[in-house]
Amino acid sequence: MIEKPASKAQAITSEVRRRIVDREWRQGDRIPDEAELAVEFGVARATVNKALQLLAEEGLLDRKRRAGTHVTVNPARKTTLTIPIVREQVEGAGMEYSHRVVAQKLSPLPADIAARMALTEGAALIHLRTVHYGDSRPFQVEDRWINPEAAPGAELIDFQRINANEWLVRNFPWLRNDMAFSAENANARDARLLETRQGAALLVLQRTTFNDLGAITSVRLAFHPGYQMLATP
Amino acid sequence: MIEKPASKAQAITSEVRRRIVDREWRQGDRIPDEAELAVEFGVARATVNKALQLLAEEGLLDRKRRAGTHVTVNPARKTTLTIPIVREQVEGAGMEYSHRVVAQKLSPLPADIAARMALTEGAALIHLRTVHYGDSRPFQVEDRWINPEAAPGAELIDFQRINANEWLVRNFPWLRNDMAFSAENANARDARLLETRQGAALLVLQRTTFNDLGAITSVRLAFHPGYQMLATP
DNA sequence: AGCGAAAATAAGTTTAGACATAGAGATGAA
DNA sequence: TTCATCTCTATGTCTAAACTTATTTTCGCT
Repeated sequence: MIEKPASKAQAITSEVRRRIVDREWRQGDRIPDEAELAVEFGVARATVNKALQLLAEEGLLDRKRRAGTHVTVNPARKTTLTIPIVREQVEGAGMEYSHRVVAQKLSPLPADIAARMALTEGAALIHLRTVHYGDSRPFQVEDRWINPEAAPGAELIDFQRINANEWLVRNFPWLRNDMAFSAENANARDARLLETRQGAALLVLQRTTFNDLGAITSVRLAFHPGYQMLATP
Repeated sequence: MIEKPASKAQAITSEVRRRIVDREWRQGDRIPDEAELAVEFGVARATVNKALQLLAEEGLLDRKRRAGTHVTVNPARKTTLTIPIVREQVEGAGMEYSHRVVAQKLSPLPADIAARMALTEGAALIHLRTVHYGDSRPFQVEDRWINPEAAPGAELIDFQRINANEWLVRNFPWLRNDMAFSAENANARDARLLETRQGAALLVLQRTTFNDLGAITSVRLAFHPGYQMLATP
């Protein structure tokens, strides 16, 4: 069953990828230039350009003006990770979603979070601690700081009723975000909220988002033990 | 200091992004169609198309034929993760890279890895265990299975001399890869190889790559405790 | 040989115009 | 009403041609 190429550009991407995978074009080789390929495939140069740019973004090709297009020697591969909305993630797994706000109050910003958000230590931010459940089993604990300067109106929201992430994402699109994955041993609070043992290895996602007014929010998401985050192929 | 837009399409992407972030165009709103924007910005429609496609890939816009372009309501945001070559990562941090192959032999494939690689349990694959060091401190332990069917020649390589990942990446470009992040408590072997305590939380990256001959390799990379994987902004 | 200026080249971008196609909305039959 | 069909529109894609720009190569001068 051969899948039909969605477009000429797609077909060319596939064919070029095939030539690389089948080692007709080896790592480091210079491949024919756009004009030649356009003739070979019987399309306009712009179409070849689009196809090759795709592969360059993927990291399979290196392109430089005048120097031509080369097959990347040491492809440091890129993958796109989709950070799903918790609710959609839980419901997508066929479970019923619910969440519980453990704490919501104005608190002075601790130094480490302040650094991440590029704000001054001790500033008054909204501090939220939430547990997200799938079928009443803890799925994720969320520890979030919200900057009311960049997200006006946040003081007035009852996040027990509206999921903080969804409210923010709907009302304050961001320009830039920092993100880091790490593994942490569950501390006493994590363990209690996730109903697991202290010391269990947790996948932790730390994320800070910014708009033109500065940092909007910084959040630490700790997933239940055994959770796997899959990269979209 | 205003940064100059690299191209007209870039400039349009920025401007549209600004309008979304500044909430001139709200979540769910339908934005003017390509033809109108082309007139507004004084460019060809193809240029607007390119700009909006970029934002659609980013997840900020939803585009449908006939229905027009809408600002995404619940943007499930995407980030690109660059999986670096260990050596480059270590050297990029200003440390000296070295690696040690702890074991290299043909072994029968265990069931869990067989499932990941879509191969039959018990098949004879090359099994490698390697520790990667930065300035002689353990950086990462690698547990790898290589399929000689998809990567012919692998049986003959001495991976003490050549880093397995680099050899594979240079010689067997892949078509598809599965990738998953998780957190695991260090087992006895992890602890010994990483020179840490048993039970320490480790960030684990599990990756399997395929070419047209099937699975090339499946690898479990366990990073030293405290390691953070950053998403490129 | 060494160096700097000039020429050449391959990719990058844009344009106007054309046709394709998904899919929302209108229309009409049952 | 409900369902199937038609129509129309906004996006998707492609083309040929032109111009731009980074970089390499060449060439001429010292």
